[in-house]
Amino acid sequence: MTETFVRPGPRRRDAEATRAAILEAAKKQFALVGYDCTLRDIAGEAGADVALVKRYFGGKEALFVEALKASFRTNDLADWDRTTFAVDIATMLAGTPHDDEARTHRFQFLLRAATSQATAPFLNVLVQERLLAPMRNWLGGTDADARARVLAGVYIGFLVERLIRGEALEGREREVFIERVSAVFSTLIADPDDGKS
Amino acid sequence: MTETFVRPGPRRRDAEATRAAILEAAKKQFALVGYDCTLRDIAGEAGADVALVKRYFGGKEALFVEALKASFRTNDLADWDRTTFAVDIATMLAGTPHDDEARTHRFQFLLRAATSQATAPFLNVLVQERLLAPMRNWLGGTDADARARVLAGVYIGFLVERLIRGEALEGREREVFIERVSAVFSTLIADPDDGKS
DNA sequence: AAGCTATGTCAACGGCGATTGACTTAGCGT
DNA sequence: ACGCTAAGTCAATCGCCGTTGACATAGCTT
Repeated sequence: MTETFVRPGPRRRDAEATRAAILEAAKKQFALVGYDCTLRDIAGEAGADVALVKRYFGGKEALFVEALKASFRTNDLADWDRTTFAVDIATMLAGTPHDDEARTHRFQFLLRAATSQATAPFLNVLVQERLLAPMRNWLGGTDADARARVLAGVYIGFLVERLIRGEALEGREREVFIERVSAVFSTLIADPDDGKS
Repeated sequence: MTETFVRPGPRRRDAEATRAAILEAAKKQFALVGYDCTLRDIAGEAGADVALVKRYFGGKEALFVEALKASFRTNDLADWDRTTFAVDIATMLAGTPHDDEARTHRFQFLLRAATSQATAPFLNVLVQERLLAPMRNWLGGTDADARARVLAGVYIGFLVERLIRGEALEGREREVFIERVSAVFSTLIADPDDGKS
């Protein structure tokens, strides 16, 4: 057993890993609790000390921005299937936020940032690059820009609705919901010029 | 001039008016800044003293709940015209949040409450009563419940989109946006069973 | 006019959390 | 083996904010 385990006990003397752990904890806490979570909680969850937050990130606000950026790295729509997209999304939206923790965390993060004057302008750019641009490419066709806006808006709206609702839809209400929501999405992703001369 | 002006100088010795002023300031601050605004700011804006917040509302949390309730009293869809509804909404959504401060404040309040674990369950009830129920009545027709949910989700989504966008759409992008958004709303408010035997 | 009460003002307290700097020590280079 | 540096720990500080109780006074009642 000369093999060195990377994490046998509490991680010590590994700046990179510590920094990463703090960032990960920050992403989670900022999403779940909001900006007014304590650095002590974040550091605690990361198994680090508060002072290290300052050393590695400079301060709370800088950590927030960094965590916000990091939360947008994943690009989940890349592998969406065009043929089942509408129904898949609608079904997901009929469920609960808990079925989908990772996305929900990122989304709450986005909402918090969107409703904070300090981060809103910054978020605008981020949404452009990380959400609208990929969507525009994925959509293709004419006026892809404007259509991406519409699609993004509707998508966000249903995520909020699901968040507020808190629980899954059931029975006939669920069926009707899925049917109509998928109809909306189907319309939105269709190229309006398809079939024209 | 025996006429008594209600507010000649700083309002004094009028409990009701003071309470109302504090509540009004709270609605604004909670919406703009979030729960972590200071009571001193709220009181300051209301021209009152912090201690009065305790006297009239009991504490910060109680004030928050009261302000949240009060922010949901207005029911703006009551007098929407069914024939122009879709285009009116779409046009409004193509503009900026600043064109529409009152609605924007209420909406930001909703978002904040939705992203806070403490208030989310409470908000759920409120949204049911103040948003979904009126929408359901206004919509009418079959499956009005599920259709109201869908309409609410889409509506919320576009409000978020506008919030993030921050500026008005212009030129061709604006036209396409209004056209497609109003199409979505038109579909949503239509009774699916209309025209059936 | 006197006095009572509701209304408003003020200052202090207590806790909390971000920040900061001094201290400890692991891990590596020499 | 020795020490230097970077990584981690600890405790103190400072400011902020909600809360609280003591105090001042306007305005009504009698």
